[in-house]
Amino acid sequence: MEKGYQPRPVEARWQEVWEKQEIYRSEIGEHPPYTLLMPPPNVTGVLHMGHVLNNTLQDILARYHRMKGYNVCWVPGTDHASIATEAKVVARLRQQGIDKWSLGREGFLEQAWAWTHEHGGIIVSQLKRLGVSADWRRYRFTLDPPLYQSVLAVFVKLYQDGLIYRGKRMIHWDPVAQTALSDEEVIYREEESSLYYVRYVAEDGSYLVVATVRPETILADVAVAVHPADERYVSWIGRSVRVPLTERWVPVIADEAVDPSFGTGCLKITPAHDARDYEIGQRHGLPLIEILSPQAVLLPEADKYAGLSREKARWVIAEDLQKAGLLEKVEPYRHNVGHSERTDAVVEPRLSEQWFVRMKPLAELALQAVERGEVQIVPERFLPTYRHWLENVKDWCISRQLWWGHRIPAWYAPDGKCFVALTEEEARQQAQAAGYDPDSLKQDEDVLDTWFSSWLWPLTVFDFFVEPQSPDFQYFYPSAALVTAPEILFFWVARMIMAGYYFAGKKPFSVVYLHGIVRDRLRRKMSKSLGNSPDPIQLMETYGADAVRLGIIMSASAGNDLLFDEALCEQGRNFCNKIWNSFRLLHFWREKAPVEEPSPFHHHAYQWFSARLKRLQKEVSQQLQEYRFYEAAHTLYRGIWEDFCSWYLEALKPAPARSLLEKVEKQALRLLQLLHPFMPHITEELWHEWTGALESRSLSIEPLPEAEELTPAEQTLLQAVAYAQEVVSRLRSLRQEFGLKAAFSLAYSGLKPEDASVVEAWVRHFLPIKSWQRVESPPEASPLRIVVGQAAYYAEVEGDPTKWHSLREKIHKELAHVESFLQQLEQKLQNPAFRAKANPEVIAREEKKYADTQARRALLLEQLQSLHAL
RNA sequence: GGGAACUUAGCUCAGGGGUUCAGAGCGCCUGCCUUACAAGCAGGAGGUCGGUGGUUCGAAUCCACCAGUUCCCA
Repeated sequence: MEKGYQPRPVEARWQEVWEKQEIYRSEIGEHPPYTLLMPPPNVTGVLHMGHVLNNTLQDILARYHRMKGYNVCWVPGTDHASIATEAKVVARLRQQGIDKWSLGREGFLEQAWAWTHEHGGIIVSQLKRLGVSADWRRYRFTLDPPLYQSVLAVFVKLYQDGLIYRGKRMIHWDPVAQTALSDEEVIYREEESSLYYVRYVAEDGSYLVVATVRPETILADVAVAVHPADERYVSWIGRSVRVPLTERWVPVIADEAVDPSFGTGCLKITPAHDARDYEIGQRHGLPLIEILSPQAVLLPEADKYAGLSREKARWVIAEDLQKAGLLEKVEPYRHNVGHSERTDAVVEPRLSEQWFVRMKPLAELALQAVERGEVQIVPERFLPTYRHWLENVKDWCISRQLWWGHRIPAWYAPDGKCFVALTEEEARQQAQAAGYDPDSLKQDEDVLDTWFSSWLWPLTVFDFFVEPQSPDFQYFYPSAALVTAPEILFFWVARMIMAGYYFAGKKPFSVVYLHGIVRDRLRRKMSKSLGNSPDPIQLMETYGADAVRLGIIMSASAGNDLLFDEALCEQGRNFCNKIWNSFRLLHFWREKAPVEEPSPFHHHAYQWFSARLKRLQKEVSQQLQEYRFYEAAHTLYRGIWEDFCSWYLEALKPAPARSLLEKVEKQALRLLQLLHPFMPHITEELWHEWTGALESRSLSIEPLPEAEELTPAEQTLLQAVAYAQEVVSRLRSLRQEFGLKAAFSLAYSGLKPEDASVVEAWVRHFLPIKSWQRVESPPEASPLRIVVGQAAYYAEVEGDPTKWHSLREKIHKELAHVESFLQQLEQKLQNPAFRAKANPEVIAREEKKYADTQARRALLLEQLQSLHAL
């Protein structure tokens, strides 16, 4: 074996073997299924740290359950990311001087597919590099024909069920991508802006002052509104004012929606360019004046400002208002501005004809599922947010003015009559039946929101809509857990739950595990522009995939954002090396282990570690069951490093007898197995190295038996050894502090005989001890002693007197602690109320503590006295 | 503006009515190239558990308020 662990060749080899042998293929079988659905990354994307975290967590679940005997099916896939991909393709075409529109829909889609094929394999191969145990034969892409057809079928069904409708509504418009967005795709950010105080003058020269952040929309004003109860303006209601910079006169109206405390309490009403104004306009029967184009450029209706961008128009109009003496003042103003999630463009409220999903009835299903506990959200603290969103849900705008995606299966007659059907043929039949000329039909130009396909993912990966009774669906659905980030709780998770119940009548998954967002050390989100996002592939090349996996898990405590630091990968690499070297030691022993009977101490150590291993396994499985990945990794990390390497292997030095070694190796292999879900490559390598198993076998499908219960004797043993180890540590500390190189004699008092033999064994093994004996009272000769628990240990050596002072200090400190503890206990025990009200068990426990602590204090005092006597 | 979460060692976090629970990892300090590992070994220092008040026999732990941080939604 190499002196240091070399991850790269090992990882490459096993990844190839796993794939070639199809170790992770999943087929219907007798074992209970355990299904996971990979949240599909963007097909043309590349791996980032968020993917690493997300997929490592799923891989841990997959591998753990596979070993526990479940029939694990982890379905991988990618999604078409409509708006993001289209934006990229448009940008690439633009570089070549080609305009999307001149290419036409067909030509553009060809380009988009070319781009997809060019980049589509990258993220898949990167995920494989991470060592994920997905069943790649089940790989799905949201635009593959069966999935495409399913999305259309769902659209038609929901339309027929009255849950999809088309209507002219205020929507969020992305002027860069030139498409509508759903509410969820708008990101609000606080920005510095200005509040303009503008005069709206009446015929008699008196005027109202309106405060607005958008003077560029003044030309679309159709009214000024005040609150009906606002005494300042009651007399104005019903009068007319002139829209600044125009000759138009508009009414002053009263509406409850006006906030009298904002600005001057007067609100200008532009129903075509503001959602709230639109509602007010509807209520008062006001006209609509549209002055912004889809590109957010002012239209001819804006008169001399036509052709200006909305940003430019703001400045120009403000200036003109100033010149006209209509601008009273400008105040700095911070407010939230909506941006497009994908293009970051400032979102424009816009009135347009779009398709919507009626959410209320669906939201009810998703809410009930979680309230009833059928679907469990982990960690629970996300539940209030989930509930709040569903209780206040708005209809979902699903049409996008894009080409890359599922084209809406709706056809229009020349008069606008709409026919929704799965195929054009059906639409033509419908048209004909309704008395229309089938040849006059035109299909809707728009595609559906990407999430409108993603929300069906749990169903479409098993072809539910193609074959609702398919055996795969019956067997593998619902999946066990969905692992994702809280960012897409509404976008995706809630809607999948709706779809599962609505279409299949069953939940899509039992548990939603939400992990944090990967941030950098300074808590900043990872981003390309900041350059603070490490390339996971580079990290894996440097440290190894197992190291990166461990690194990211070790920084991810449940549900919290995680602060990623490359040092964590280094820690992972060091851990790999530690494990590797522990097996090197076993290897070394295998070659030279003596054939004799195991020594009593080795035998005792073996029994101790057997118990320790049982407990370790219990803890890890418990933690995984509760989705406490970080804790599980930590438990293993410490169990292997401290207990196995630092105590156990050291205890077995110089070498265990051959017969014992075989048993020790079995324990080591069990450790590998427990660690395998976290670090699959190194564990697979070492397992094969040790068992000599054929390549076609894999540690990942070795059954992991249930953790055995600890016997009372084992529990006692664990306690006794933990105590002995504490004594060893304390004696080591004493030795180091006083520079004791030579062996010394050790006496002790206050130990029960059965504990004494354990302590003696460990102390003798780990420290150079000349003799070990029990004494009734402290030996006069030596002031060097330690108190551990209720026992004292006396080292018979000549200590350096100059150091005694520090020892004294330490004891004082400890004594102070003990004293205050005692005082509290005393208070408690003397309190009649405590005696009357507290649990008898608690009282007994407190009394035992009191007695123990008193014994301890006596020993410390004694030690102090002997020090002072010197 | 509405909702939620968080605040425990220098950093990141566990713990969640009774001190053998004030803990872990990393970082830091000290001593070691001890025959698996310097990607290592051994040891050590560091916190009155955000503040105030309350409930209780008993509060880091429950409640209220305050302060700070963060996220989600409009």
